[in-house]
Amino acid sequence: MVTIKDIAKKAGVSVSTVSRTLNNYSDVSPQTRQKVLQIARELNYFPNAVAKSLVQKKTHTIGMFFGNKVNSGFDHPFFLDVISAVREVVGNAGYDLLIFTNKNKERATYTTLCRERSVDGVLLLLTGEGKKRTEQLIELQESGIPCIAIDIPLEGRKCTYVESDNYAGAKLAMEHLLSLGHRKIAFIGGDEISKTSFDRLRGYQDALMESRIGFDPSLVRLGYFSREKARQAAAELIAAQPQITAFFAASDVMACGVVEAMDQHHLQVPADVSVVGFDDSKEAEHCRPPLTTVRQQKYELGREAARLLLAILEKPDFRPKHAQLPCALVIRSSTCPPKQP
Amino acid sequence: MVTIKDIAKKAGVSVSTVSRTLNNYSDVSPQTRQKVLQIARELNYFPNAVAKSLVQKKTHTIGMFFGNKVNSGFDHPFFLDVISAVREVVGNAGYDLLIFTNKNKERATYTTLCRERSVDGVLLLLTGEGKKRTEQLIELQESGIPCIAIDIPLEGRKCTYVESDNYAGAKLAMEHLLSLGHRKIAFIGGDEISKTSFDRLRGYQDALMESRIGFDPSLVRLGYFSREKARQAAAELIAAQPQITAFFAASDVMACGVVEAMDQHHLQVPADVSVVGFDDSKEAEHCRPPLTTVRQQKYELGREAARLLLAILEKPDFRPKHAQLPCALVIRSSTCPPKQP
DNA sequence: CGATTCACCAAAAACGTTTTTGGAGCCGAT
DNA sequence: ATCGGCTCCAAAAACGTTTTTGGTGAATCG
Repeated sequence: MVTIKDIAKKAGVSVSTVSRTLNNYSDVSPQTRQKVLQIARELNYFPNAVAKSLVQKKTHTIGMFFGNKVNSGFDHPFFLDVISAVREVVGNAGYDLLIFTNKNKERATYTTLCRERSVDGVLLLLTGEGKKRTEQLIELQESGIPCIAIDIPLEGRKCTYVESDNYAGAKLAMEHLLSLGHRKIAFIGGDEISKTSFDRLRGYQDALMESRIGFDPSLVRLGYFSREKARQAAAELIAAQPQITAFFAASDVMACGVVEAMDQHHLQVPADVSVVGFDDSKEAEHCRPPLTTVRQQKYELGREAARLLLAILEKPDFRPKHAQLPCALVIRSSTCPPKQP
Repeated sequence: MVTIKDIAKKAGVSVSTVSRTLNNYSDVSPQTRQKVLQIARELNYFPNAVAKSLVQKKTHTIGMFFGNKVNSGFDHPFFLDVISAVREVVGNAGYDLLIFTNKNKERATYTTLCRERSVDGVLLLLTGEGKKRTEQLIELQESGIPCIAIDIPLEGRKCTYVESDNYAGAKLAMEHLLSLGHRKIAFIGGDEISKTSFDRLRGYQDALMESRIGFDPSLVRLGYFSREKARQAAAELIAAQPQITAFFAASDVMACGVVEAMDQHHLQVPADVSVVGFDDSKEAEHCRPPLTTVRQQKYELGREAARLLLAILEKPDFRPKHAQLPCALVIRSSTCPPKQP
């Protein structure tokens, strides 16, 4: 490995001079600059980023955490969009991406891992994890490490989150169903803990209240973002209350589960039962029938997250404010007016 | 940041002693070990990986390069499977993943980027890039940096590649079509340069020769792994030679293009024309009709790549040998016997 | 002409570790 | 008693940079 010392020796100058020329500082004459630059090129020199990081305390690296389900942790429905967006904006700003995967650290937390690796900032895209993580999230939030989460409400001095306007999105879906004439609309929710789930449920609820139909808790079940669990929940609901004419599921994979349940009950979608999903993921497009759903701007979510992070990093007194992106209704073939009885 | 020095001071020992206890060396008495360990915990100490890397010349980091098409470089059809697999095996072995995204380095090559960052090894998953890259690949191959490529034939002291057995896979597809009774089978190839494309073409060719039908170059067009280009090529072929009863496309996205072309020519798939793809990607499953295709073991490809890399890293005299994984035919609804004229 | 500034550079400290070197103290064997 | 070999530890070197400090000689200013 050719170092700054080798250049210094060959050029007959000190290492500090080499460093200053290589970093385009003043305080070095054109002649020596020339010579040093030429020798650096001859020796095919490139700086050692590790050494540089050690003294500068800046690694030009953005850390990322993803969920860690066994056998594949990259299964978040937004993974591809988010990482593509992040790569784009972070790359243009001169950063690389460090994906935390090392599993040989038992006692590690998000915070200690970030500190160990000295990442400049960190992005979180987690799937629904247990309660154990919440302590870790709080620790991270208070650590002072620049941090942006997606869909998880963190807020601190150097820390915030981005999400879709899930409440408004859910209302869009409900307004669509209501305007088609549906009155008995079931809801397959996510879980009990995530803000995402909570907001979508609120949207469902409020839309019903505002339309003067009223909210009926017996029409609500949780599907835990799982196709199978949603299928089961929908099967139970439709068996218990055959008057249901529409389902609104809080994710597309769950909506697919609902469609499956209807199939098994020999009900046609949308002729007998309408179904609306959420996310506009690939599943929505490829489902039979293609799903009417609420589109989230997944790529923009990632882009906004990355931009916020960079702002925190590069503007010393930037006060991060959480961002909410609008959703849009995408009408496909899984919804139509209810049959007249 | 709490350092080894702080611990040393508080414990009344030297930094070297702290280092030795923290790294479980011998040469330290049970009493001092106790004390140091306790103080380390009290101070909430964790080692600085950057400093460690500098002296040990080992970063416990695996670099990854992906294609860099504008606006999304993670569009390789195997991206998700490969990165999931890599994460799994590399993470269990105690490594993190560095994804090179920094675009502020004009003169950089794969090799210099790896050296700058001091990654321990590197994985390549590139989409078809121009010729300019080949020099860079050769440089990397000869650099001595541990390196595994996917689908690109690199071989060196610390460097090799993994791929599917594309030749055998293509033959599987052809044997299927031939056994159904097809005789006039067109081929939509990839490009002129990649080994992948070449091997699949050979498989197509040899299958025809062995069946004594013979190879007819006028039945071959390139689609450059693009749906649109493949659609166009197929349209031209079927217009020029309406006797064609089947298409074999060297990728699923291209096969989708072929199906589209048939649609536009008012030909039914598979009733009028059979279509076979390659890869078994999502597109194959979701195409109308679902595609008969040749499955690649995408996850295993990534796993094998990661395993090979780790072997190079951890066994000093491991001589890497390139790996070839078998393909399997997946029969869906895009193939059937040809109409009897 | 003396004092001040300026352009240029070398030397050394610093970053937080690991690794090497060497040495003090003790025990047992000669 | 002396030597050799332990066990335990401190001191210092090393990793490859950047940054701080300080200094020399020449030019400028009063």
